[in-house]
Amino acid sequence: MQVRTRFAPSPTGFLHIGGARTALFSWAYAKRHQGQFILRVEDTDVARSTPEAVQAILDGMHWLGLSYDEGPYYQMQRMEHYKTIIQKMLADGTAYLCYCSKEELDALREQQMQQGIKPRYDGRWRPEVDKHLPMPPAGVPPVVRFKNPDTGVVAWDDLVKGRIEIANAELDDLIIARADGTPTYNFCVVVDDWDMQISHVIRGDDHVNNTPRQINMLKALGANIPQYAHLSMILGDDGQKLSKRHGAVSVMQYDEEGYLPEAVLNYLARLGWSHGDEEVFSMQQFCEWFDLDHITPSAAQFNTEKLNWLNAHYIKACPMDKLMAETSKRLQPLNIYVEASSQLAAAIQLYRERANNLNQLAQDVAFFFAQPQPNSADVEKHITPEAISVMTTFVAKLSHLDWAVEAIHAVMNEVVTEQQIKFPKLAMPLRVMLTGGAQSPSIDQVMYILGREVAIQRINAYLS
RNA sequence: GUCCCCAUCGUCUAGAGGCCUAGGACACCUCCCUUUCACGGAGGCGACCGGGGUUCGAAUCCCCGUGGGGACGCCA
Repeated sequence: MQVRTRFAPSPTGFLHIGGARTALFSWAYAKRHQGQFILRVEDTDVARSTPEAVQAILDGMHWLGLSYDEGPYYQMQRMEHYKTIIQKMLADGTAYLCYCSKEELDALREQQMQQGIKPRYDGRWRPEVDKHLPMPPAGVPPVVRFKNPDTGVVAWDDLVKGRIEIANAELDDLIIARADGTPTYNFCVVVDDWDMQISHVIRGDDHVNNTPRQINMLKALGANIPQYAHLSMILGDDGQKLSKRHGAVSVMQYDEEGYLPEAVLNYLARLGWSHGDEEVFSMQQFCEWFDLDHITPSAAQFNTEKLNWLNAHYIKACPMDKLMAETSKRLQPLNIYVEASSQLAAAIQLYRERANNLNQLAQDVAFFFAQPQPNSADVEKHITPEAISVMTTFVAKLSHLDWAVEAIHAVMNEVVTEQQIKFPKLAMPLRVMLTGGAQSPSIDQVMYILGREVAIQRINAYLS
């Protein structure tokens, strides 16, 4: 059987981390089985869908590298097709017109809630044999409802959660077309999954409750029933549900915040899915391993610390060209404009080991290209009168030095021996003068990359 | 309220009845390395929600609690 999966976001906001994982899993499942991955934009909510959101989703997918084999399809462009099918259902009796007003329905819901029963449409316009229907009120445009079976159960074997059974008595006759004639979500999904021959529906588990209705409609249409896999939700770092108001951010924000897409992808892959003890793996490896059997049915809490760790790993592994481009881009907000160069490469090489974030990496190497703002506490602690004296001796030896790391290191040792001091007594003030702070990689290497002119100049600034 | 789902270290997870004295990873702690900060290396702390069954044997199967979550729209 041909595997065809789809990612079907509604363009009412950016692509967030939960959607990204759903997309990733759907994508990987298709890849794993040499199938097709389809992107479908569910934009039937005209009031809330925006072109900006469509673009944001496309951008997010692109940044993550989740390419699709078909699409993007837009449901709004398929209107006529939906309407045709609704007419057909009206004709064959699997759907009917309902003239209830919103007010009527609200009242019904409220009454049912008070009685402690599940709020649902009571079927007052549902045609039955020997049932006398009220006269359609004049001037009220009807909605179309699906005539859901009222007995028996709907069941499916969820590929993540196992068998789920729902009594049809729990379901009501959902609206498939609004009073203005536009079809609604549950209906469009069914038609599209059918038309697009989706074999596996992988989606968030907030759709579990829609599944029985969709299966019933699929059956009414004589369509094949796809397999379903419902992914549990991702909670925020604080264990709270992610929402627009709380914690949910665009995947693009991870770019802005200095994360490599490889890290985000790898992190997401391990959030709710596992392959034994494997933690770090490429997307190619992921696509070979990915299966639905090893998806956790319970909700997962997002952990930024672990993402940071993965990001550090991918920064270490990142090709220098890309790292230079990323760093130089992230240096610009600091008003530092540098092209790719051997100096930039050397600086990055020194700092990439200790960075877990691209923005941090840029900040770390910034002092190579612009005068650093000295940390006053470090200055006070390390730039002592004794240190000034040591540095005066040291800087004098720099002008004629063969400018190489080994030579610099040798001259440092020389000064340390002559002055009968411990190495840090030289290294620390030097570090502060050169970098502005007390933390850096080996200061001989830093000084080498900084260059003789700049090094001498920065030291002298403290000696005058 | 009704229906549905979920439950292993702080977090992500391994675990398909004996391989479990419950494994790995992040974080945390200690030590080593050391020129400061990191990287790295070696250790350590740390969990099967509770109660009943089933079984020779349960983290694993069943039931009941408890706790969490989701859904109940002319939203998707």
